Amino acid sequence: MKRVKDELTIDGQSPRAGEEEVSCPEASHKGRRILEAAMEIFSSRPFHRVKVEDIAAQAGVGKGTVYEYYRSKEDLFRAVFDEGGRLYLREMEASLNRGGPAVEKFACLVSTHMAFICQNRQRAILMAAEQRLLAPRELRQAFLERRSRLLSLVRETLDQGVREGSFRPVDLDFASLFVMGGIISLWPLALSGEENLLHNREEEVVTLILKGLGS
Amino acid sequence: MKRVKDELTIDGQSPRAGEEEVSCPEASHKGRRILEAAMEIFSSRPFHRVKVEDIAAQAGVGKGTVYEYYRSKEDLFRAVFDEGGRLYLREMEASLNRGGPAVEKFACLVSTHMAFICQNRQRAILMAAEQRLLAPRELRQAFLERRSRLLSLVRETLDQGVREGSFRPVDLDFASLFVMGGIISLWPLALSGEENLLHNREEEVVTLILKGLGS
Amino acid sequence: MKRVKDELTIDGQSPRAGEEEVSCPEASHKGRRILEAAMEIFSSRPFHRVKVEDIAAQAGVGKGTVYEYYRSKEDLFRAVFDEGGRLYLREMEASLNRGGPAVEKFACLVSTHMAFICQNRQRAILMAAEQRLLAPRELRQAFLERRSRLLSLVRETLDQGVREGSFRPVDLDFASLFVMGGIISLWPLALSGEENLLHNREEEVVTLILKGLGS
Amino acid sequence: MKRVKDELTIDGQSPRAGEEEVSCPEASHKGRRILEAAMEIFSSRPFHRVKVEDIAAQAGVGKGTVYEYYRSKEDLFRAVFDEGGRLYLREMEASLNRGGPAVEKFACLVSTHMAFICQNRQRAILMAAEQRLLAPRELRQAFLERRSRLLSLVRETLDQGVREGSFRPVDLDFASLFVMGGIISLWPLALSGEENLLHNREEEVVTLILKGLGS
DNA sequence: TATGAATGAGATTTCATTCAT
DNA sequence: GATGAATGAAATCTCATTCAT
Repeated sequence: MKRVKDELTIDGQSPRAGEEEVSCPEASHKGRRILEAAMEIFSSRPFHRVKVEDIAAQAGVGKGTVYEYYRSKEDLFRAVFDEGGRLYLREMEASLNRGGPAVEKFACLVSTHMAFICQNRQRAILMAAEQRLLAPRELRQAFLERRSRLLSLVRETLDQGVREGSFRPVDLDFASLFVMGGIISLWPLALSGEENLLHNREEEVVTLILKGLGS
Repeated sequence: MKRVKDELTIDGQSPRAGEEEVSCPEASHKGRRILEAAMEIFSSRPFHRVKVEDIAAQAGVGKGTVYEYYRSKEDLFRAVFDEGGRLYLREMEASLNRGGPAVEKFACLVSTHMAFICQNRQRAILMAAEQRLLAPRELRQAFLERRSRLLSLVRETLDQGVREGSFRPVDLDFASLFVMGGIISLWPLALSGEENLLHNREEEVVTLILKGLGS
Repeated sequence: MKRVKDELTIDGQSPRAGEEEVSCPEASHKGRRILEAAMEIFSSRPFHRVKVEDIAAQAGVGKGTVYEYYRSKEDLFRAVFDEGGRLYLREMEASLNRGGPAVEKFACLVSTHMAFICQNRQRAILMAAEQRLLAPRELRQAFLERRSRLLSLVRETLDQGVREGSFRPVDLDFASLFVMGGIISLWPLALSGEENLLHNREEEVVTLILKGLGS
Repeated sequence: MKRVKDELTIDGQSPRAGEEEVSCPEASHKGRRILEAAMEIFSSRPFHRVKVEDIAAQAGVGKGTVYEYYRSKEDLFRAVFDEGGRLYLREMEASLNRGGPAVEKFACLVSTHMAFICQNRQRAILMAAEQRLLAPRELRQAFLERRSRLLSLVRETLDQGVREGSFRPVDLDFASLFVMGGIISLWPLALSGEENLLHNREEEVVTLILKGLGS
């Protein structure tokens, strides 16, 4: 059995780090190649039109090899989704954990979000469109946990902004939800081919968030 | 057989009688029952885990009957999706087409959106999660057309607001996109079980949209 | 769903008896046809060399149809095996349940056994060779129950014979086991192509059982 | 790796040292270990549920190693079966080839048979249940040859007994078949968990064979 | 028109076998 | 020789769709 551990090693930060990365850049690991192929294929058409065979072909491996690394087609899908979630959360957390005033943090958050969408277009499409498959308990769980971690970071930053006097004293729970939603809402733009509208618009987004539409 | 399931009213949605009967002459007939059953089933699990048989059973008809009304499973799915889109657009348009100042229109838009999400929870879940299946040309087309119709309504209202002096002079293309995105962003809340947060919060949303977070 | 009830109706004695048998001799029922095809195919080669497709072809139905009637390939196998067991037990019980002295009963038992083997050659081959597949609880259970029912019938008959004075006072438990074993031992003859040796030898078998080899 | 499993002695069978080493020079080597592992695994579940990997694991060798010693899975199965047959025949022949009166020989034959069943329980189960796989020409041939060698030994002993006046003048062909069958019939007892009934019952079996049931 | 038994293409998955190391 | 990752042919099984009733 060479199936990867059930909780996919937090990509890149492998246990005995370095070692493997050195001699084999991640692309040469079969499991990695399969994961990447899966991301491409799954983002190109809906789940039920994807054949495991397609993924295997894209990864340049045999059909059976996919099953050496992932228990099932759904399993593989979840691994792709899950990795995307982890990547996204990692970057978003980093942009809020830096010091500085809340306003700057938010600007950074928006930039990070937009950069992620633009640089991981396929992943973004995939994640937006197929959340449904996550039903099975643990992974759905992982998804919700990530979501709530992000949410509380936003909440804390809002709180900080209020204390700093740069934000109005709003209902923290609701506003953090709304802001996060507002930011995430840019996500579907990536789907509809209008992502070019996002380039260099971070400032405008921040302004809209801070000042609103009103004159 | 033909055991007519009378208690089929869907997702708590109060009948708001009349209205629907107009656009759907076959209401309470087989085709309608199938459509409604499809909506329930499709919103309960991902496309590939739904069997046509399940929908037929839920509708209380034979499997073959489904094919009397819809060419294929995907066809049926698109019909559900499409109907949702039409309903949504109709209500959103109505809320903007009423006269009055832009600010009021927006407040109304937000209310309408929230009401739709709350009253058509299953439909909302479905529409948010499974846009991918719309690929086939004409219906994807219909979807994009509806989207762009809505977008230009928002744009016009923004323009009106700027002319009325109640909105800052923003980039209309971008701001309309952002506002629509912001509103639509409340959609996923319905998915994650936090829709209770939406009740009676329209005003807050409008304030956030108009004034932003800044103090 | 048209899958036959889990506990196969004790073949022939169907609930609303007669009715179906009249208009459709059992061979015209799909489920029946599949069962018979399965018997032929399973008796021709070992389980793992049988394709469900072969059985479907032999039955003149589509591959999917087999699965309409039987949950799996193993399930189908068990149904065949089980039916054989029931048929065999029914005939053996009948031959012992008739009245008369024990000696005659035994003669009849041997005849019945031999006739069954000769007339159900394929079934006999099948049942002798593939008992292993019965592992799953309930059916293994059914098998053991049938076996023990037969065993106690034999035991009773032995007891009767001892009481009638025609048998030596033997250890009933052991002797019944041995006699049943001795009779069943003729079974493998059907496998090795020597079943012709069985014709018209009932008397000799009975003599050997009663008198043994000794002079 | 190559973790040598020392406690591999099979099914309670006391080593009876030396003897086996003679005919199996590779004893305690890879080939031998694989053969023994195969016997254990094959006797635990039907052929089609056994994976070559399972056998390799049980033998403590790699999957590929199995193919260094045996051409295929079926080949390995046949080797197990064949070895069982050879062992059995060797012991049965030995018990008849000793001198002495026919009656004694028979007593010995029964004892030997019972001992074999009890001491090689797994092998016995295997051999009884899976004869079907022997189809391929040569080994089926080997099986039939062994069977017929045993049969003629029995036949000769019967003949001897008749000549010595201790047996009735029976049809030698049929009676030898029946007796051999009778003896072999005790085999299935090992399968059904009633093998404890066999302990110390050789004499009773011989009596039943010689005197029959009759008073 | 309505049905659901029947179908078989095609999906997922398994596993005997190979072969580079 | 020994290994086990990789393979893909072939198996089981599913289910959208058809069509005779």
